[in-house]
Amino acid sequence: MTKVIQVKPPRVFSELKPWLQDHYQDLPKRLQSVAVFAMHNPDVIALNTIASISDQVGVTPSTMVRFAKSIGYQGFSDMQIVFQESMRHVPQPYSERLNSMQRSADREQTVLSHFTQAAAASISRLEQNVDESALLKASKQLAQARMVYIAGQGRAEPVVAYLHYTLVKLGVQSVVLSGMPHSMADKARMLKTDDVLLAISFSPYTANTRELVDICLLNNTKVVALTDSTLSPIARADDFHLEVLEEEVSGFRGLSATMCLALCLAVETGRVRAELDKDVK
Amino acid sequence: MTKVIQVKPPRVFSELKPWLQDHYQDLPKRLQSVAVFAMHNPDVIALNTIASISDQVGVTPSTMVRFAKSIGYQGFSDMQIVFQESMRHVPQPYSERLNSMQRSADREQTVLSHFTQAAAASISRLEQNVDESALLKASKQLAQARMVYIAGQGRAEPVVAYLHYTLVKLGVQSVVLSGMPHSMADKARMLKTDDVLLAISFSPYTANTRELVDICLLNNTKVVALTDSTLSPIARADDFHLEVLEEEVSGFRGLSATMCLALCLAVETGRVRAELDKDVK
DNA sequence: TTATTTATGGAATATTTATTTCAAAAATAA
DNA sequence: TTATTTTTGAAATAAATATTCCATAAATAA
Repeated sequence: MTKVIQVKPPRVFSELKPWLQDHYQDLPKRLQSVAVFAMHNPDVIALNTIASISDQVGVTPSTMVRFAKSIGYQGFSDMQIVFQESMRHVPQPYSERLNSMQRSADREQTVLSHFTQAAAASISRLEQNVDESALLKASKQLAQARMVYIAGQGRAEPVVAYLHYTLVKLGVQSVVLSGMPHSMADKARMLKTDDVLLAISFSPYTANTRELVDICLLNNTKVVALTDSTLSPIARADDFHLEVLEEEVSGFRGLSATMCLALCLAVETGRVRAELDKDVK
Repeated sequence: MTKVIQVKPPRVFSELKPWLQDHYQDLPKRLQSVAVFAMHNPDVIALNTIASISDQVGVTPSTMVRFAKSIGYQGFSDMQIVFQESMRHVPQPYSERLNSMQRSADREQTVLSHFTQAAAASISRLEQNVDESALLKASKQLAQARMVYIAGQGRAEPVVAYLHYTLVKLGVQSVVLSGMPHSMADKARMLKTDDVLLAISFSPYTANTRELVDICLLNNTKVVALTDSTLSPIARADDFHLEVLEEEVSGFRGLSATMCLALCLAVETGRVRAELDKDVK
């Protein structure tokens, strides 16, 4: 029979680490090898098959299973889950992070904290992922426009309103297209070659905004797009598009990171515009 | 037979992303779903089984295999390797983290980082300072309303739009007052005793919103206020008001924390409303 | 409309992967 | 030393997972 049967094995990687430190000495030789390898290469444990891992460690698959069981896991696969979960958060805080936070914080979480966590995560990701040069190029494009036409519906509407408000305050001429009762074709006709369309659209992408962008692209009108995915139909490789993805909480996506990016875009546009105006004098 | 057979599928994740951008439009509907999901949740593709993933996407396992093959991979497993490899090196827990810190320290701050930091700080403060019970009381108030009238101008307008959008989606009846061309007194007259005014206002406080709140208070109409200071003229001790203060960057105030609070308020209202509706049955 | 192609889901199948078993090798105790 | 326990590897088995195939549905073209 097996020696030690742990009743409650560590369910998170951060607890597994000290456990191994404590019990390392008592483990048989081969299991010690596995322990050392696992602490040094957690990603391998998370991503490879038992055969591949045991090969790298220099033991047999059975030993891997025994190792897991000696800690108290049901088997190798059960242990592997802990390693996998530990990876999920590290690169980017996706939804799984929220789940684990929920679990760890014993229900005492306030209603608000779910949303602030998601917002903070979204903003952090925005900071890491945004293409700074795309932001600058987009700002330049907007700053050079004779008039900025802003379009967006549904969840994008607040963003439209905010961009419009801020751009106007900064002395950048802009109008909101969404509210007007014209057909998309009519709207597109309003845009002259030295105008720019600023389109905001999130999944599920509304047909109107999409159509508007399509027409503008056909007419060679410049388009700056703000969307939640490069796969969005309004994102085109040859245009200026900015991407921002909001973390969701039980199905709801906020606008915290989006608003942050919008402000940044507007302010930068205002700055470039001010420079241009100065040169003219 | 399958349509496009890619001879050389992207072997690294960073190449796969633009590939999907280019071909997204041409993909069948289900394959598009998979593409969007994969770009939004690369960790899930990397770590889960085909059954679990297809379940999350809402397609069949066959579709996952087809998706991989349409890109040119031998099958799902072949594609999964690319996702897994993209995770492997990303999580360098300590050494890499220090490096990136160092990098950001000596390199000049990006334009965006000023704003993300301000946003993050605002959200963090919101989490710490918000009166949870006030949030719950306000939600209850809104949920019980026959109709929610939302008012706010200027910088508050995006918040109005967002609250309106979200409340409607959640089945809470609401209308936006700001856009209407009536006098404040006329607007106030619209509100019956079982209605609630949801007023959003930030410094400098617009006279209109202030006036509206005053009239409603005189008429004993319930008011829920969202503002940036307890000193705000629309905040009254006997009413339900929520406070959120945005950090400013060279004179500009964002809306990240405000939007977070707005979403929270709306969702909580929707939740309470759903409970009330259930009880009625 | 009808014919033809393309896309999709479900089930059967093949493959991979983990687990168990058992005999033999080490290690330990008497 | 021998007896006993523990550890280990190899092969057999069980479980899971991915892939293929086919009938049908949907979309498109004639």
